[in-house]
Amino acid sequence: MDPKETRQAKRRQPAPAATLSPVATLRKLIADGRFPAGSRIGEEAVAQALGVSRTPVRLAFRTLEQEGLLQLAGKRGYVVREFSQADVLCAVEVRGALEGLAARRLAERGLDEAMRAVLQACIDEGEAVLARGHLLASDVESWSVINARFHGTIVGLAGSRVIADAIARNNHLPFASADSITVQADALDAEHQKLRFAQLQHRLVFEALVQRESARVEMLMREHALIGVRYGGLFGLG
Amino acid sequence: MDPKETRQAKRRQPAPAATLSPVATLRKLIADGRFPAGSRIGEEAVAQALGVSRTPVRLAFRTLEQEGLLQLAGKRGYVVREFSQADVLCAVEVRGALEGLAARRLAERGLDEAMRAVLQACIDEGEAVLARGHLLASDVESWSVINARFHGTIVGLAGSRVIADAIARNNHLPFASADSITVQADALDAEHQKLRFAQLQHRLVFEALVQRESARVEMLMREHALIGVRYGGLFGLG
DNA sequence: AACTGCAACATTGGATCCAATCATTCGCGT
DNA sequence: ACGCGAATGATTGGATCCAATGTTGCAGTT
Repeated sequence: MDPKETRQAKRRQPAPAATLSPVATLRKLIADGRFPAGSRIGEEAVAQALGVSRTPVRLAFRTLEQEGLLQLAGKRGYVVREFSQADVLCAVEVRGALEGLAARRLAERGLDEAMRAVLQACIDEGEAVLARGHLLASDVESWSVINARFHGTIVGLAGSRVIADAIARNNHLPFASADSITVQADALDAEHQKLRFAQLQHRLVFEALVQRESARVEMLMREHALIGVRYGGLFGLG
Repeated sequence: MDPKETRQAKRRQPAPAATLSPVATLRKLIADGRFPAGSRIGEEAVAQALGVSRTPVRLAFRTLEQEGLLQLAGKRGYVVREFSQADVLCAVEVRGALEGLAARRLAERGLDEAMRAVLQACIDEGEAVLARGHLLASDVESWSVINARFHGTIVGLAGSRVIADAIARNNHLPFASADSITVQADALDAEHQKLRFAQLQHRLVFEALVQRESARVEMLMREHALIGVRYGGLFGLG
């Protein structure tokens, strides 16, 4: 047998759907509990799970270490970082602080007509989703997309890659991003109340931006970040 | 010749002093302008510069990409990120926002005797350095170390790895960390005035922490972050 | 029975090789 | 002469191999 054929034969099979980046795939596997928090995570095990060799896994580990999902344990590889309830709250507060900073900068620079239109569209679409008076599961998804666009637009319009990157890095923590409102599917009524409140906060933020009330919009944004972690009791949630 | 010997012979020479991590070395090379901002940076070139193979360089690129020093250009490798004056200011504002958050949390939790002692030591040592009435170059270095300890202590005592990590990531931008006060060696007198003001701000922060004035300490901390970038004109600097 | 030293093993880090892809350039046709 | 296409070169991404190091298990001794 030719050595080259041997080499070919030893090639790994391509994974069924290898279209996703190893980093994203591994993030998903961790989020799904396939690699539980607090446990060691080995290169070979992940490589087999992803159907690739160790090299891309090591690169992915580097990225995930920087993102904070993995932390290196001595010289003996990585462990999956575990997050307490307090960590979740801190990550949300960090997001509030950074998005507040972005909103303040935007207010100080002022919004032109196009900027106002984009944000107004987010608010109108959000209003439309919530207008029925009750929620469907698909409505929650729709509102989440609109919400993400509202937040992302403000951060983008603030015009600072440094701030945007800092927010993006914080959002890599799965529970920290603005679109993780942790919906409980069995309490759509309470969720509806919460989203109505969020929608109201969006309106206030928008008006403060337009009026260039920079200090106020910063505080509104910081408070708004907390809606997912501190407002539950008001609406009969967890 | 034995194939193994051939392989051995082709081994790269170990770099003169390879004790430093590739990431740190590359960071330093970039900071020194060895790889200028805005230019493409190739794996092979860096590998030769560091005296290692491409594999650790690729790992280092991953880390530096997450840190924001490199950004990938299309699918064709990385370019060294360039930072404008506005970026520097934003990075400092981000640090102020995050350190302010940390200080507020610490104030709300309260300081025990040991915590107060550590911070008091920083202030006393800082006072000692500045007491002479004029600065030596070595004094600037000493004060920088004390300053870093003061800031690091507050962040550490805030007790949140999420916040500490966010600050650490932001500080990876070379000009953003608290100890980059950008001293101009030819204006030691003006620097002395600035450091005296910084020292005063440290005292105010400390007192506010002890008094558990959380909102005040947050604002003091945010303002204090700006001393390196916005206070220059007050003391006849840049 | 507990402790220590050694050996086998497991796992990570680094180097090299191969494949794929993008850019450039050369050649050919109009 | 100019434009388009193919070939070639450069560069990154992935896979495999080798070295180094830490861990674990076993045996022997006190």
